Amino acid sequence: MDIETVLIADDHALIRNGLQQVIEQQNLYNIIEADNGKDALSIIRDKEPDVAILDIEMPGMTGFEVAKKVHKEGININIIFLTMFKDETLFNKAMDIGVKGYVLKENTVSEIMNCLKAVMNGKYYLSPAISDFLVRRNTDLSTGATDKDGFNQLTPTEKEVLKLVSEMKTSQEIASVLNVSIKTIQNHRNNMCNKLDLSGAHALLKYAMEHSERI
Amino acid sequence: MDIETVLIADDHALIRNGLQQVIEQQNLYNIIEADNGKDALSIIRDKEPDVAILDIEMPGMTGFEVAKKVHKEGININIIFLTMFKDETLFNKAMDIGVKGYVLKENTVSEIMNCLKAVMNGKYYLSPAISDFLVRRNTDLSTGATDKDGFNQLTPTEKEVLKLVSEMKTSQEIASVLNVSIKTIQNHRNNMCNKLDLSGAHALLKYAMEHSERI
DNA sequence: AATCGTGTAGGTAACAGTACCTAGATGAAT
DNA sequence: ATTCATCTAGGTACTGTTACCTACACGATT
Repeated sequence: MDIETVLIADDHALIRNGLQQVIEQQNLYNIIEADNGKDALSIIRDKEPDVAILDIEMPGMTGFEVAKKVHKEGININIIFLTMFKDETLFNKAMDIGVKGYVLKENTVSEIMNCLKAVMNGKYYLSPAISDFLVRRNTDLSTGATDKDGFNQLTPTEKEVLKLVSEMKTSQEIASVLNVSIKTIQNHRNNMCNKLDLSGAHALLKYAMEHSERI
Repeated sequence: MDIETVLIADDHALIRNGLQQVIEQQNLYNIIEADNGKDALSIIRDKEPDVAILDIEMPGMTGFEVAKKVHKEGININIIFLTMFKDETLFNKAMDIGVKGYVLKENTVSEIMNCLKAVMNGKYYLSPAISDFLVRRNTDLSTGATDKDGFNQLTPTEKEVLKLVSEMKTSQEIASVLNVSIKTIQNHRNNMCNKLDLSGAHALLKYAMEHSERI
């Protein structure tokens, strides 16, 4: 049997290092690393590894975008998503583009090895935390309870604005940083207030600072 | 020389594993791990490790909260923050509570070892990516020159108002709490801005939150 | 082809905070 | 007793945020 090649793409050296150590112990895999989405895509095109472990949250090109392009180009590769967040929408989209594994970074290392082995054997592997989460979401939806976590309703741009709000920047300052009109920022703020069901003078700022670790 | 003890607190097993591997290679350190903030705090209180590497983003009790408690209790320990985000406000607060190292997860593993060694030798170590924050902070302090002095210039009533300001209360709300006119509160805010040499939209609120532990 | 989500931008009104004034009451210190 | 700091309160102008709108462009989905 040939030695399989695994691509590890993550912008955090610590994660790459941890994964590499664990996978190499098996002496079953050849490892390539990438610290951003663009390099990962190039490597997948050129070297055609058997498996790609992609971090979703990478600057520039996300792991999700890489997977989408790979899927469109019809490249035959098993993709495992590695992510910090339990995002249902993202998970569903991942399934749509043929992602085989979906593991949360909070999971144990052995679970990631299990995922790798399962995917190598042509199976799907999902973090138990994901399935729990999905079940919970589904029951929430069936009981009619609406989104408890409005934070996930925010669009990427809105999160970007929220981050700058949490740094106490004024709308004018944020507009300058992002090179858009102050009206655009004011609209983003207002839309976020509606999504998060906030009202009052500095409710959004308060929310932004209370959730700053997630932004 | 004794073998130093290092606590690694991170909710992601992958990160803990990666760090542990790298640090153990040196054969210089004894390692304890924790996967949440509460356990980390207990371990720091009971086993008094020499260094604690704390992930800021942990569920339940964040690394930041752990550090704040440790600082308040006067426990003698070197703290290194490990975080994903370049947040200036958080960084400034970290410096205020005596954190010795501040490393981004996007940095290389060797840099984390450099940080550990530097902190062991009583030095500070900051990720190059956040050094510009430090520069800004120093210039702020040198040009401001009234940071600590200005705070002591505040009268008791002003401090009381500042405390309520730091809780994001509006002038109207503060006026209601203290049973005075909103104009009085507005004057207090304005007088404080003058004493502290603050200007701008939310300068006082920013100041109040950054110094909330002193109020 | 039509729809939808998203980002963009503008208008208007109301409310909150900042900036800079004046000024009376009170109590402590010289 | 007079000065002084402090707390109190009001006026006015300006800036910033919230709360409503409308509207267009663009890409993705259907």
